[in-house]
Amino acid sequence: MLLHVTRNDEDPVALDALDRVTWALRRAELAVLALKEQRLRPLGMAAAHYTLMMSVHAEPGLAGAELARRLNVTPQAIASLVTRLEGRGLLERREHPRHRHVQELHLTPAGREALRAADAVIADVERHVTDDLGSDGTTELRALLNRVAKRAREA
Amino acid sequence: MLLHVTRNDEDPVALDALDRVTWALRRAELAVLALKEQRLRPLGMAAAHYTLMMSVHAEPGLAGAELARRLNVTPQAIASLVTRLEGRGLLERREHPRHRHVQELHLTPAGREALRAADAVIADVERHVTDDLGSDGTTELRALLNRVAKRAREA
DNA sequence: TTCTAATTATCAAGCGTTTGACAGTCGCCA
DNA sequence: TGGCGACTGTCAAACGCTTGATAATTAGAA
Repeated sequence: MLLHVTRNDEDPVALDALDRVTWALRRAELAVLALKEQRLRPLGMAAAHYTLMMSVHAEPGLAGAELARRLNVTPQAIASLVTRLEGRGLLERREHPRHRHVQELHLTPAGREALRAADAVIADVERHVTDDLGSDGTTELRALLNRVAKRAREA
Repeated sequence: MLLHVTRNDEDPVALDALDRVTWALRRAELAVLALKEQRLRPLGMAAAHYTLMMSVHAEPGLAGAELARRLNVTPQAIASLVTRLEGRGLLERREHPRHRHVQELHLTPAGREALRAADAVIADVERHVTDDLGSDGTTELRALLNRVAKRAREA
């Protein structure tokens, strides 16, 4: 009986759940992502396109499967995006020199130009946010976020 | 001619794009979300379910449309989740006292119990992350994230 | 060499979400 | 009292991603 009482002892779920850091993290990411999508829309580009192209730009010749791992999505999702971007002439698939079955991903000149325009928008969003934080706050925030990511990944 | 040169002047897209704060924000959120999903899976609950139920718990009687706005999704997405959770007996729709067409959302006792179990998991993840940051780092991070969210939302 | 294991890419099906459109309901104001 | 506007909830279709399964190709071991 005593056990039953303690069990049902009006133990409401903590309401401070929305004060948690991971909740604030979600809210911030959602807000930033929404802003990026909004600013990218006039360029006819989605945030996912920008992310993919920037990744390919940083590491030319990347394979689809490897790219999928880095972006935390499935290879099919990558293939879908690549097919679309290839259709627009922004991206191209080349045959891997050693592995004939593998295809390297490269940006076309048009793709580089589109990426440049998109990156200007993203850089502007970044500036808008960091302006409010100041130089110290920005570096502090980046360091804290990196620690969070590392900690969560090695859990 | 000079203009043309400056235009094509090998102006590669900045490679420090992955050093940006908003990039670190994305990585951190992705890692934390993945960890939450992984820990929540054994309970048969997705992160979206937890988020919805916690929102309803914090503000009982919330309408679907209002909930959709807070979570940055469409009303249909909410309706889909609600229907499922209602089918499991965790959530119930009640008729709004004044607006007959509107339906209030409330947790059932079973829903409260499921939420309690899920929240224990989430709180554990939160603890795992904040342990590494320390008390000061945690409050600092939360403050910075809230400023970022506010800044991005009022852009 | 031959065979196994690992990796890549792709196809088909299912699920969840968004987009677009529509009907029901209430508040407000002429 | 009647009508306009805003909001809520729902249906249908399209889109994007995931899951599951299969074929192609290469590296390494027996």
